[in-house]
Order: sequence, then structure tokens, then C-alpha cells
Amino acid sequence: MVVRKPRLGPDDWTAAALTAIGEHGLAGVAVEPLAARLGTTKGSFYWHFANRDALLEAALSSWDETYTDAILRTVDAEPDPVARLRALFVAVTASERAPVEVHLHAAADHPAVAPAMRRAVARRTAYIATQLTALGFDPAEADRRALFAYATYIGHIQLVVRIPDAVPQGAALEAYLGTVLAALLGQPAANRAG
Amino acid sequence: MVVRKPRLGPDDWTAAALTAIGEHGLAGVAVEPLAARLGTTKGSFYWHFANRDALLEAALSSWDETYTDAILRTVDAEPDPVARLRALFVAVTASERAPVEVHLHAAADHPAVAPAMRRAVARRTAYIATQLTALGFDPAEADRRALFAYATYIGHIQLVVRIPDAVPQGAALEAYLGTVLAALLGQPAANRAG
DNA sequence: CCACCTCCATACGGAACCGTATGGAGAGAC
DNA sequence: GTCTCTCCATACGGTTCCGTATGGAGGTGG
Repeated sequence: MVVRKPRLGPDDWTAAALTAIGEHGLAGVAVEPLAARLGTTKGSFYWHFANRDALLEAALSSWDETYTDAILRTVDAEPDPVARLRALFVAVTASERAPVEVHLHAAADHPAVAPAMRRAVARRTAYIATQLTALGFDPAEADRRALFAYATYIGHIQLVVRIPDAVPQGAALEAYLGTVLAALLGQPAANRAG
Repeated sequence: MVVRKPRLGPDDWTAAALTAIGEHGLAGVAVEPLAARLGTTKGSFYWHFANRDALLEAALSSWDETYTDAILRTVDAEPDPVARLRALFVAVTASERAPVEVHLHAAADHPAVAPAMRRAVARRTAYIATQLTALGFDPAEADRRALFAYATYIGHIQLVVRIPDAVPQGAALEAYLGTVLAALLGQPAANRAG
């Protein structure tokens, strides 16, 4: 049994860093533990990166592309605004994106993370607002509801990651998302007696 | 000028710990920095507490009372369900509670914090659901909308703390909360052309 | 006034990291 | 084969924190 020792490039470290963020948050981006997991030593890391912050920057840049650009490109292929919003909801809730998103938001006080978060919020809410405007909401109301939707999204993934027991699953989750989407679109409530 | 050296009790450490959580999260609850801030040394701390975790437990217990019990007691004095929900919204958004809430949620993977978070979510969503049921929603829909409201709350304070630029202020914030509350109550949207 | 009890200061050892220095090991150029 | 450049291993010093040990200051009861 030969122990392979493939040489590593910066991308290997960046990917490992993103994985670590999903598992242990920013604190997981620690050089020595990452080296151990990659089966190498700090010597390798400090060859490819100046320091820990440089690795963080690289990981955040990769996050930008994967977690915002790619999703919005995919969703935008849907035919109409409601379909796009629904696809967006499904894409961002029913996935393993949540841990990375949650941990990064939780680290937005870090000077390297804050700008990435601001970029993401701006781009995402702008996209939602565009869809709502296309649906007939006036611009100010569209902005409000876009922020509303985004806050709900943030809270949702937060609960999914931190307190999974609080979030329904399966059919109940479907019903829940139905209620949420209808409310965001300004449709009146159905299941109400009084 | 006499430098007073008042002797400290456990409560002083607990209060300092909660303050530190609001400022730097769980990582802020570190014995030596807290000692420095209190103008004393670790010797004092390890007299009053067995270890760092014991301090955390004490701080969380204090949090339970201040950040859930007290608020719900106050709000429940309002005359009707809508007034109670509105008062709840105002109470939890327009305050300096946010940092502690956000940082604690961000630390819900810690074994001592997780139960406290579960307790808080359960109690708070149950209270909201009770109000919604009183307004005529059937129980399942009330639960869905209670979770919806709570997710929105979590996301909101998260944004307020992490990315304040994304949240409107003043009159715009009022309008925003109006939209949110109306949507949660299942009222149809007004500012819509199509 | 002295013995005791509560509280705190100081010093120490240990763990987990970051970052630096330095000496190679391996592979391609020629 | 040997030179060189890329990449990695090892060892070291520095920082920040946890937890322990121990002695002593200062008020309090007898």
C-alpha cells in the first residue's frame, strides 16, 4: 500500500478552508489543524500563502462565486418572477449551503469577512427586489419586502444550523415555505377563521 | 484620590460575562481579560467559580430571565393579541438586546448554550403562536407563522448587528416593520400595482 | 489581640495556535 | 548526472488563554 503524497496547490488549501468554515466557523481556519487534515505541515501552507488572512481572503473570494453568483445565474433561467423566487427559496433552503452561510455571517465582525457579507446582501436583496418590482410592487415596497425575505432567509438557515429541532421537515416544511412565500408576495392568509 | 477596591461577588463576574458576550461573543468570556477589566486577577475568579464553564452557565441563566421571561411578562400586559405582537416587535428590535442575542445564537453549538437556545425558541414561538391562534388562525397555521415571525426576528437582529448598513432607520424602519407585521398577520399587500 | 475565614495576588505549568528559519527531497532542464 | 526551482518537514520562539498552587491581606468573632 503506497502512501500517495500529491503536492498541494493554493486551491487545495482554499477548499479545505471553506469546508472548515462550514464545520467549525472561522475558528476552524487554523493553519496547523488544516495541515494535519491535508496530511501535510505548516511548511506547505506558508509556501503558498503569506499568512492566515491571505487564506481567508482566498476562501471568501471562492465563496462569492459559489454561493451568490452561481445561484443567481441558475435561478435567473426560470421563466417568470414568481418561479424565480420559488426556485431561489428551494435552492437556498434545501441544501448544505447553510452551515457556511451561517458561520460566515457569524464572523462578519472580522475585517476581511465584513465586505464579503455586505456585497452578498446587496446583490441578493437587489435581485429579489427586481423580481418584486416586476410583479408590480412599487420600488420602495419592493425594497422592504426584499429585505424582509432576506431576513427571513438568514433566520431560517440560522435555525436550521443552530436549532434544527425548531424547523419542520418534509411536508410540514413545504407547507411552511408556502405560507412564507405567499406572505412575502402580499397574498392574504387563507387558514384564518376570524 | 483613593483607588477603591470593592470585593467582588459571583454576580459581578456574571454581569461582566454577559457584557462581554454582547461585545465579543462567547470568546469574550475569557477569564484573564475579564479579570483585567474588573481590575482584579484570576485568583478572584477561581475563588467564585469552578471554571469557565460555570461562569457561562450562570450568565446563561441570567440571560433566560432578562431576555425572555421579563420581555414576555411586559408584553403580555397589552390588551389584545395584535397590540401584544406589535409591542413585542418594538421591544425586541429597537434595543441593545441584539448583540447578546446574536452572539449567543452564533454559539449554539456549545453544549452549554444549546439548551438555553432551545428553551428560548420554544417559549418565544409558543407565545407568538398563542397570539395568532387568538386571532383566528388554526393551530397549524399559527405555528407556521410563529416560526416565520421568529425566523424574521433572528435574521433582522443578525443584520442589525452584522451588517447595519443593510437595515433602514427612522421612518423607513417604521414602514418596514409595518410591512412585516401586516404580512405576518396575513393581510393583503397594499402598494402593488399589478 | 489573635485566630480564623474570606477573598485576592502572584507564580507556575500546559495547551493550542501563529509565524519564521532553515535544511532538505523530487522533478524537470540541459 | 548535476543544477535549479518548487515544494515540504522540522524545529524554534512568541502569544494568549486555562487551570492549579500557595501565600498573604483584611475584616470579624471570641
